[in-house]
Amino acid sequence: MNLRDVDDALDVADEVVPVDAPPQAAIAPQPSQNHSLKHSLLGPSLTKAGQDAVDQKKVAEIIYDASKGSKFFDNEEVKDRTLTVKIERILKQKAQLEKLDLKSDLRRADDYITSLELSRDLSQYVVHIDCDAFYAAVEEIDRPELRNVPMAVGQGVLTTCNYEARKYGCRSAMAGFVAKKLCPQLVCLPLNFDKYTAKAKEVRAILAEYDPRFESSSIDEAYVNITEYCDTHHIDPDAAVEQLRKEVHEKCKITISAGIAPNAKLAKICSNKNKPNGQFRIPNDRAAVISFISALPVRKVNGVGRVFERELDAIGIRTCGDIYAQRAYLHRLFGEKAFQFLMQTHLGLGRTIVQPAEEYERKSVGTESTFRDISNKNELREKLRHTAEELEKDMARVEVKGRTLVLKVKLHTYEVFTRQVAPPRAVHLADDLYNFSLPMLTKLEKDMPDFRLRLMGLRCTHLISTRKDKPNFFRQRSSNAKSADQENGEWEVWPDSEFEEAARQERQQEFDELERLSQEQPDFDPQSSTADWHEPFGRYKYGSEPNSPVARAGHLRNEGAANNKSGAEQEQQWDCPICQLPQPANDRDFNGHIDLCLSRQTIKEAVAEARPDPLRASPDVLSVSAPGLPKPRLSTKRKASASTGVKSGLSNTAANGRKQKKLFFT
DNA sequence: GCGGATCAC
DNA sequence: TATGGTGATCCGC
Repeated sequence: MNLRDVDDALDVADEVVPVDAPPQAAIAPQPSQNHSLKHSLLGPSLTKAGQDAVDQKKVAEIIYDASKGSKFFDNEEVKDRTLTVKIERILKQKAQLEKLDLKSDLRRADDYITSLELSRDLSQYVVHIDCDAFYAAVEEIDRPELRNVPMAVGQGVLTTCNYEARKYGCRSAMAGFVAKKLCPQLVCLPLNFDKYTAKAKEVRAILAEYDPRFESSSIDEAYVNITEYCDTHHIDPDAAVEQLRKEVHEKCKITISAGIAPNAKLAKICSNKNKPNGQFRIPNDRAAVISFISALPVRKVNGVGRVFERELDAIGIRTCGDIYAQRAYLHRLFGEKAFQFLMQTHLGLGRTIVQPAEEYERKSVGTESTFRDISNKNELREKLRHTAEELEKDMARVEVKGRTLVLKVKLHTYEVFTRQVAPPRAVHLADDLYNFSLPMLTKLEKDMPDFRLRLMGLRCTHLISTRKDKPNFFRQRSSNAKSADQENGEWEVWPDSEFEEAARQERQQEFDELERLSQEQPDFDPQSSTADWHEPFGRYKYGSEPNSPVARAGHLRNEGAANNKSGAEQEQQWDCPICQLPQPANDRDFNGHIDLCLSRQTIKEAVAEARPDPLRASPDVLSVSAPGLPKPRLSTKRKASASTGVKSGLSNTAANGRKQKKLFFT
């Protein structure tokens, strides 16, 4: 189901919402019926995983009525209005662009497509595993009588619900009282993280049989590369995954859904295809990939949320196939990152690397909490104090200090503000956290006319390790983590710091020295002066690509790190993916070289030869092997795992001992 | 570098 | 009666 379908479903002879009204106008009462707002209120899980059995129109009306009049609702209306205005601006901008000569934009897009196509890797079998209604399923093991009644886990806000409850339109992230309106007999259970964690551990033990380097992306999701398993066991991917799912079902008593595809992005989409308790495969075949992706609504792709969906819809992009026709506009309308992301999405490309979550690096740690509205100054200080103490605990747990401190507040109106400060020294103790954030709070207090808060949070970024002892891989992990995600080994979203730190032991002294320096010079940046920041053990880093392959960022819409600037880059060289020759290791020069490389005659011929005939209905018939072109060199690690693409991920290739700028799609 | 916004789970 | 918490990253300034 795409946005259009939803709008059709919601079509009830509405008044038209004026698009040119300023956001502030939303404070005034709105027409009772508003397509996009209702769509928004339906929640994010609607279009990701289909809820086709439910009467969406009715559900939308109930949610709308239940929410109407609340401050939450008012704020949603403001956001909806703001987005409508923004989309108007995009449309105007596009109309302007249509008058211009976009030949160079078009060529740029086509050249990029060609370079992407040249690097396509179809050698891997990547599986995405997704446990069906995980928390609810675990609860049902202990209480089978709940299996056939609508049930949800989580009280204030539903964390998940079983399929029985979904028939009524209930879903995760929905407010409890709204869910009860949809389904009065809904049973709500409290969260029991220990139970889910234990079950997740059972499941991951099975995944490890198929791929010891599988990657958990959350407590109930994982990526497994079964290429090698299929090879050594002489089994095809479908059968291997059938077997894996059967094994999980029998041993763990829960069902899982799986997607099998040549890369992680497609696998993730596939796992939703036959949910629950099913699997779906896209063969490792370009034509199959293209035919699958072409008809796929963009909303199904990780990284396209409700906002981007509406923006794309406005310029005529609803499916991934629609992207191609708009390729000349994307860069100017949405920026470089979104352009690359959309081009890669259109071609069905994604990362083929699967690696343990431990190998990703934490960049911030924070805590926040919601409470009844508070405006009293002393009470607010108490809240800040409490928040600081909570953060100290968290920072002790992951053994870091922060060089930047961020205060977040949410007003009673649901408006969010953040303020940050760089204390003269790295901080982690509650006293420091409190003292350095208090001025930010008091200033906000002073500046805001009606400073009533419903939420307060503190976060530290620019982290510095405080670990002093020798790393020990077998050390007992701390068990007092606040959430299951942080508590458990291979399933956790974020690596335990000792794992990261183990890999950094050789930098410890350097760390200490840098920290000392940072305390003397607040602006000093350890990362920009550390010669070889990554991989003392030759491990790979592919930029920051944490839990989810497609960057979990609104505007990122891309995978991997954009700002993976290491000081090491300056002395390093990167290999050009086209000509294979080493190039200066900085983004500008490197990209410049790639442009040059791409514009060479051989490439031009390839482009001309491979470029789809614009008059043809299906533009996606690029020949993979362009004659006369060198094949991109692929890493042989884990069977040509590699990566290509044009994202600037930096990895340390142990073989040649120098940094290689890898191109990858992740 | 900062603050707002978006996205995922 | 009343709509979460944690973390990442992008964009515009």
